[in-house]
Amino acid sequence: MLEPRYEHKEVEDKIYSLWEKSGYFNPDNLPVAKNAKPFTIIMPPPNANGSLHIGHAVFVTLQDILTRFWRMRGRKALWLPGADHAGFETQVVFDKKLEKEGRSRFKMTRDEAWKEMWEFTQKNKVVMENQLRKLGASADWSREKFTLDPRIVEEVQNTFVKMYEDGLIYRGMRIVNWCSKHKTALSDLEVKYIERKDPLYYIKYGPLTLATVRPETKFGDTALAVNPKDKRYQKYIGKEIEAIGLLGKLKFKVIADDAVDPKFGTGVVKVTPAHDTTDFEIWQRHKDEISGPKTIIDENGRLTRETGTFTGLKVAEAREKVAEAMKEKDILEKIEPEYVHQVATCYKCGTTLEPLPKQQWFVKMEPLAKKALTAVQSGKIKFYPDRSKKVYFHWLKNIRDWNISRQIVWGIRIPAWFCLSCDETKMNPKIKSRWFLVRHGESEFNKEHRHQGQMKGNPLSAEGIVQVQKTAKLLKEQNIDLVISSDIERCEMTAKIIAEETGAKLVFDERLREQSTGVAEGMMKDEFEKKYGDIFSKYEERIPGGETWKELEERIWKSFNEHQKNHKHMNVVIVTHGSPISYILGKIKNIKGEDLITAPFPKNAEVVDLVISEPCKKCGGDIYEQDPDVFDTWFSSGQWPYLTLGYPKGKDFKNFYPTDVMETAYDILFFWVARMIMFGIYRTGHVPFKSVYLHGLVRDKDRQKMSKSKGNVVDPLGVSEIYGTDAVRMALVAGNTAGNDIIISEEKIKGYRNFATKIWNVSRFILMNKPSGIIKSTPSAEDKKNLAQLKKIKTEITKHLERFEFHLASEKIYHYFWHTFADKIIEGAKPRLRSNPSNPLGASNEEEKAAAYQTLETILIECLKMLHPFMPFITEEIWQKLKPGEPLIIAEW
RNA sequence: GCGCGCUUAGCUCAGUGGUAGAGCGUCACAUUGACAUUGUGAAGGCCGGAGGUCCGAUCCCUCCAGCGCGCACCA
Repeated sequence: MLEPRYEHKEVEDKIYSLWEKSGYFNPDNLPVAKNAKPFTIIMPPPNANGSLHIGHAVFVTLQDILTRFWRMRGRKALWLPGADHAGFETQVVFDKKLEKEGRSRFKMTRDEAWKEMWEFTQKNKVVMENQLRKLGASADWSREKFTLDPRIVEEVQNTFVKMYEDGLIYRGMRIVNWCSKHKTALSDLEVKYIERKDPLYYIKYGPLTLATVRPETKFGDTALAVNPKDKRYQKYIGKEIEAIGLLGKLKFKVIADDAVDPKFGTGVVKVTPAHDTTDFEIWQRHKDEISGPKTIIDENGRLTRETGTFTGLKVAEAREKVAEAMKEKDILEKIEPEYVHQVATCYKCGTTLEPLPKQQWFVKMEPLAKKALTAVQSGKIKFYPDRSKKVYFHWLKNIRDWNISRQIVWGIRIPAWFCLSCDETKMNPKIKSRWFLVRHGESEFNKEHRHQGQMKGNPLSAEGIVQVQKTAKLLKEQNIDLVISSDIERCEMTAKIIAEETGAKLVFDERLREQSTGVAEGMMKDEFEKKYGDIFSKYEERIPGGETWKELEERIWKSFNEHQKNHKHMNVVIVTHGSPISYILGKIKNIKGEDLITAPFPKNAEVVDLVISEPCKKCGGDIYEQDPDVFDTWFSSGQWPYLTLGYPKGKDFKNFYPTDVMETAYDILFFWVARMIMFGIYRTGHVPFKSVYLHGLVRDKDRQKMSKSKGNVVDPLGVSEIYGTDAVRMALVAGNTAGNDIIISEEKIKGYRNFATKIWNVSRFILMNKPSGIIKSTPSAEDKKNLAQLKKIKTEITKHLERFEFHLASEKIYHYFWHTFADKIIEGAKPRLRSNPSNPLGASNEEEKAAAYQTLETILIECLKMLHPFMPFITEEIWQKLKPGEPLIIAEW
């Protein structure tokens, strides 16, 4: 007998652990023939940076339906779960978390940030896995993967190296989409264009006038361009014109290029190769005529020293000030105040992106795209809905090279090293020894923003000691032989902690001291600046009582070279100060004079990790540094289907690849699906999956996208708690067609909760009427008709599921169960079950009752099977009462 | 600008070359029954507009409108 009510809260966990204990989520344990056909779905790995939202519940439902359906049909069903480290996304979440705590990633060392993010994602991962279980996911947890599992990382890097060797990956200086808040480049897909109204400025360049929305980039102009066919400007092409600039007279060559639209503005454009993609391309076409990128905006979105009085201004401020200055000089002809245009912004934070020239890694897309196109055109991969093919084709046909370098910490490190002296690239160099340049931890003076120089009485702060201890722990794993340190207190303390932790020998070298800064020592930084100005940016100028930069450079370089020669085969830590580290690196890179001063400066307790390897073929240098960048997350998740199956040698790869279905949301068609197809074909020679099913985005009943700020998010776990997981799953399937958005409301879920109650009560009623003992029975004509109808319904539902028509299948079984089975068949059987003595059929009452029962039970059993993929918990619970023993999960469909 | 969708009952959506369906909502009635988390029934739609193909169009084609989305270097 069943309880009077279905209590999902008591049932769901119990049933899930029954399944887990059965082992049937693992295809190896299924009671099927050895040669049974596999059915494989790789789960789109949720980002390990938060909890599951309703969109995840959609994929869980759909993929679980497929997995359960095909498992019941006798296939070796594998649904392989995983989690994604989600590089940039996670780092953004992490940044926000830090911000709330009053901290910043940009003040942390790389290793420190990495460690915290690792712990953060590991925690989230566990939460997520349990949420997936709550939603009923019948995934094989024994095969679960994380994108940062060592073997996955290794294989991702192998792909990179292979592609590099095959000429599919190159490193180059290109204009990238730079987010000055997150300080990283983004791929073209991560750019969100928004419409904005800005003033359009008409600027006079000598005899010509041109229109621009970005007057502040004027300082980076290297030419003017017109359309070659533009009659108005024929006489200027190839000539140099003189113009009045804000910083004096300028000379620009006028070139002709097709990229210029004669109908826009005045038909003349300024060419700013460093800060505009089109202009960069124009320059590349006219390299021998005009000069190249002149960077006037830095990574913080501020104007550089090239811009005179505008130095340090943010782009937006600079724009207004430059316009004002131009007005004063009478070179601003007019302003169109409300010019509407598209502005590139960061899809995560909305910051206006700066086009900046950067050395980055790119994937050459055309050859990959071509094959990915053919695979779908030839029908090797089918799309559901079919129309999404068109979108896919359109993208592939217009594809541009993919920037895969990210200037963030959280991700898979690019396995490329650069010869420090000539920048030559080497993949996975043979490591002879390692040199770690370590800056001292935070000192008391650092904390107080004082110049410290060589001043005494300036030990590490409490925070500084903690920083150094963390660094020392990391260095311990590196088999350090020797620590060489500056003898200034803050370094001495740092070196002692490191030497103790690593057990390495410790020596001091006074040549590794910080620059002696004379009168500056002990002074507050802003106070000093007021008094002495920017004396620190002069290479050969002497601060009273101190050393010049030049003198520091010579002393440091001599020391470093000597230690290099003497300890070549040792793993060495050099503990020194900010400027010395910056200078050592700068010197190796052949940076000269004043430019050395602006070379990157390490943070407190930061480690610069240098590798000593075979001498470079190009310049003979043997010091290498690994590219600090990490891969775009999609570079690793794009390889997910074969990586999760243990490519290249894994048994699973042989058995389960290519997979059957890739089920995911349509908004990551380009980000993910297209790239999986490209990578799959490239590395394995086969498509990664045979079908792509794309579901829509979940919206509320007013068609609004769900977002936290709107307050209309439906928490799948929350509503499951209230109405039961089965009800939520049904609500997510019904009316959910491929490629279209899904509308969900609490009322809809409630409706399916009612359905669950119906299922429960129907089962309860039937079990209540179970005859005691075995009674021979013959089905009546009515029974036969009903059973025949059942068979027909089942065939239809099977077909629907085979065709990915989840909504039709779910609605059909819902309808049949409630309005045919419950309302008609059971109602019709009631008189027979009551053993009416005046039964005209002539059968004995008991026999008649048994026949009626038998039919109802048969229909119930079949209905439970058909409902199971959609509503796994309640059906299994009833099944256990009806047929104790083998679980419903492997009942034959 | 190019491309892809959508437009069907009050709401949310299915659907088919033979002049329409579901859920929710509304209304009426019933019901101490396995189930009020129920049942029976009703009202409600020139299937966005205009043309075309066809014996016949909500469905196929063309154009138009509104909405949504994607792509795009227009300074």
